[in-house]
Amino acid sequence: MEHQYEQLDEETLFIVSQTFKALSDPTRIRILHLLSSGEFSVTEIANRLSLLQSTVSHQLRFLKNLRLVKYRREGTTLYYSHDDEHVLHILEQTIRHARDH
Amino acid sequence: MEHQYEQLDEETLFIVSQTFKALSDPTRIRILHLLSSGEFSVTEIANRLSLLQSTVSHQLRFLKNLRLVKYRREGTTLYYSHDDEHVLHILEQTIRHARDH
DNA sequence: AACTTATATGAACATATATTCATATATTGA
DNA sequence: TCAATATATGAATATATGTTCATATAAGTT
Repeated sequence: MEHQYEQLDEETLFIVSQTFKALSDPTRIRILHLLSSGEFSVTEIANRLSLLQSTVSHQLRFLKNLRLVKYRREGTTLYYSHDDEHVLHILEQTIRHARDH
Repeated sequence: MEHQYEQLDEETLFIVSQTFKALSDPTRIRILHLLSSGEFSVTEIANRLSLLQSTVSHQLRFLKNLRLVKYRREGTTLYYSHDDEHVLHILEQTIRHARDH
């Protein structure tokens, strides 16, 4: 499956690298993978993954900035869910690929 | 496209994060993207991308360790090419996705 | 208003990473 | 063997990043 080589402009390069950077950290991968199965509050995520609330909150902010997750509020609780089907698809694809080894 | 949540084991998590880490750096992205169009020597890559030979060599070693690239020798020249269709596919897919913005 | 629960934030720290410079290694040809 | 060319390597440096701790903010309840 060859194709035409096309120079990468600065902006595309930035977006692409940022996207993959989001997926390059084990903690963020675990969070995104969990969110692929539904929505969870910050505390739930922390408990399920055995992480500090602060760690989860920091990483969720990171993912939120890249619009990979979103949240809805219910009282004091924020329920996070994924917000980028494409990126999630790539992640799950790669997880399956990695497991075949 | 929902699916069953399945805990990620340590090894899978490591492979997945390493794979995405490879794709998270602008220089490596540019190298891989160039290699998606054919094979090039280290010097050619450096010239085309305006990088130091040393930088390219370091990054190629990184990519080689993850088996994302391979090379063949011709005299003193090493011609590098990509060696992972799946990862390259993901990269090109994400580049196209990023350009739609 | 005071208290509780949930989440966010900022500083500090340790660690990881990319690039550069200088130099080493390897292959070819004279 | 010596020179030339291509590539690899290691140390040094600057920067980026992830986690932790302490604390702040925000919403709900009494």
